[in-house]
Amino acid sequence: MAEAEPDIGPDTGERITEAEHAVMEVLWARAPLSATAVAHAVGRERGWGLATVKTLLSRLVAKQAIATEPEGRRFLYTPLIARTDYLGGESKRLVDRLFGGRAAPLFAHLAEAEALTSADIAEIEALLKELKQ
Amino acid sequence: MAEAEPDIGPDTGERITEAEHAVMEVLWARAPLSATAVAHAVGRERGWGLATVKTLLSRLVAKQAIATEPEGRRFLYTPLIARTDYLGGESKRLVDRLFGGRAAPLFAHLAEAEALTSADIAEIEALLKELKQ
DNA sequence: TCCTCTCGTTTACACACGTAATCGACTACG
DNA sequence: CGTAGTCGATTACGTGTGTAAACGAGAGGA
Repeated sequence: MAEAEPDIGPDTGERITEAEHAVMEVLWARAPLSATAVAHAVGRERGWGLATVKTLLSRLVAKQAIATEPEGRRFLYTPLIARTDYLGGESKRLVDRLFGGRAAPLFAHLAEAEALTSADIAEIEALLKELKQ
Repeated sequence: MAEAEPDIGPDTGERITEAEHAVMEVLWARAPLSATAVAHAVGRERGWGLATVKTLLSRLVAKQAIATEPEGRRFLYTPLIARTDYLGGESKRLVDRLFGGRAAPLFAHLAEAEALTSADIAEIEALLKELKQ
């Protein structure tokens, strides 16, 4: 296990699941939204009902991943955690779990799985150049 | 939902969970092993009892991730899926799910999360050079 | 004012997962 | 030959997750 903070941790809350992540993406894309608006957006992609999306929103609120702000009679939902932080965290988790924290093997496996486009390669080259400075 | 192959797929079976992955790692490292042997190895790292490891082995057999071969009175377990395939698949899943299939953003986030050592960078550079040929 | 619609909250439920005890068959020592 | 140990299989159980219905309070039209 080794889940970093076992006790008090007022900051991040718990991990975001895959279904919750779909909701987060909508919120990251179009800032504060009502539950219905989120449901429309996510429901279209994933085929979820309004009730399902509401549940996911509640769970995200409980996990302190999003905040509610009253707007008239209903609430608007806004992300509390940055997309960058989430993506970086998840990426690091994968690298730690599967590759012992080393990014190079990950990269090698992506290459082997043909998950690298030439555009990717060019971009990564550019990033490397920056990192080396 | 959206599990790549909805119909026939005699090959891979279902997804391997995190706990099961720990068992797989032991099997990948030291080819055919008895349940007890696996339990010793994994139990040491994760603090699991013999019963727990046996359950995981059974589930892996059900998922056709490992095969059993009778050795005298007990069974020896051997991986059916290659470590490379698993790692590549999981990596691709993450890239698809979080980065729309593009590896470059993943790389950028790893860099930002300071998950890249200079050794990683050097290795990746070497890989890039190979890929470009 | 009353009914209906709409929100957010509460409760539900099946299945996956982590973790494990129990069971039935078989072996091997005494 | 019986009894204890070992092995794989079966069953168990709490929690997380995906998916959703039911409920209760407030808003707005009739």
